[in-house]
Amino acid sequence: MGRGKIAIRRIENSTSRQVTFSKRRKGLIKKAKELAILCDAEVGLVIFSSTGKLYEFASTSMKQVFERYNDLKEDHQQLLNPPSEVKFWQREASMLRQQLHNLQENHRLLMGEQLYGLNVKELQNLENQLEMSLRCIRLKKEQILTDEIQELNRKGTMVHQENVELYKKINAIRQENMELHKKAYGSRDVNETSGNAFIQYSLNNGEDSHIPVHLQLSQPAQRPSDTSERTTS
Amino acid sequence: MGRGKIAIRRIENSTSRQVTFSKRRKGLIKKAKELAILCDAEVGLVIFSSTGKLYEFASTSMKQVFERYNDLKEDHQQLLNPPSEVKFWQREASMLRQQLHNLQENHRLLMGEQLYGLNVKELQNLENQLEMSLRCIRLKKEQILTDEIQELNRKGTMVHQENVELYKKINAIRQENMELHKKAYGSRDVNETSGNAFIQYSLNNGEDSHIPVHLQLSQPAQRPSDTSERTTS
DNA sequence: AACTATTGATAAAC
DNA sequence: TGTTTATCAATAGTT
Repeated sequence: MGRGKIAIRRIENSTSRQVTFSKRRKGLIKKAKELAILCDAEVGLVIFSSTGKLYEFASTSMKQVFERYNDLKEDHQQLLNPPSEVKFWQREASMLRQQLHNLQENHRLLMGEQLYGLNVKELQNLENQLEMSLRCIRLKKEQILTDEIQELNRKGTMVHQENVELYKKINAIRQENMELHKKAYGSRDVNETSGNAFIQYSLNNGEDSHIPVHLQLSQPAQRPSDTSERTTS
Repeated sequence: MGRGKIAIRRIENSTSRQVTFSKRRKGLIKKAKELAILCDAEVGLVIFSSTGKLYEFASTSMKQVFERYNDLKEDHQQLLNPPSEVKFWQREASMLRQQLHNLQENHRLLMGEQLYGLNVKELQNLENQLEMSLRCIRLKKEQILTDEIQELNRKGTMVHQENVELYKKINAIRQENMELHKKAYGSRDVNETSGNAFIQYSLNNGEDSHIPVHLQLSQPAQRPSDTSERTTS
């Protein structure tokens, strides 16, 4: 239910993931409230963001919900039994530590460190993986740069077209001006000098239409609007 | 969002309330699941119907959600009264989880995934890192291969020298044999045929001493000992 | 954060 | 409860 449907899997883009989290969290809490009110239910909802921040809703109170939950699930009493709880968390920590360790190991390999235990085949696999990563990264980078270039081209073209239009208008007005001048004074030299000069300037600019755009592309820091504004003003 | 909109207040008709509860409960749990998956969040949802029936969803486990909740809200200590040891391990686990999360994020980048939020500068840094890693890995691989080649060369040379020695011995014995033959029978043809053939074979092998070694290097799977054993036996 | 095109959820009816 | 359909709500992508 949005501009397009999305697959239900972890959103890779972290910005968009956070935005979606905000929106959907709000929606979820709203619906939890509505269910509690409409259907006279007791609802408890706890949400931890991936950064560890806590959001919650409870139609009564979280404490009540937890207690009621624990009352119903009597097997959870053992959980409240301190010794086993300590064990549980120790196991949890141990498991996490192991995962962390494995990932660190892998990470080092990807960073090209600690390669001593590897055989040629393993090194080859690692090399292939890194080459694939590099391809992805370069593709992404190129795409960003290409997009930027296209955007600059578009802007440059737009600004240039605007310029062309402006020159046309100026010429038209000049022409009109000259006609008026002729009628008013009937002289020739005014016609020949300022009129010719103006048409040439306009044509010159028309022929060079692509040059400023390409110059801007090789220097992305310089905004095309800057130059065009200077030219037109 | 249905045939008509409804006010958010307790549905008086108990049948319709029951129906709505079923539908909305299903929807709420679905959305809770989606939030957890899409946004990498930990979600716990407890629903008691007005008749007291329990429905629940937890992205990890309700136990974990409760513990994490209580960990964050320390004023709830009285509720479960966890000994300090439990709290210690909970904090430990929480810290490890966070570290793991960060490392996973980094790992994805190194694998060329999840590049959407990055700008060109960040992509460039990543690219440089991966290139450096590749250099290290290729260096290591080359070193291993070089070592292997040297080792093979060494073995090849050794085996070949052994061969040369053996041929010398064989020739010596042959010579002795021939002398004995001469003394015993005084014939020529035996001397000329088998004696000449033998010396030639030996010389041939001596001149090509470097060739088999190099062949072995380009085919590391084939052990030099195999060929030499076949030759000598 | 605001906007809107689109999808998704669901109220009503069966 | 399941299915269908008309309608409203949520939200994905965009600005």
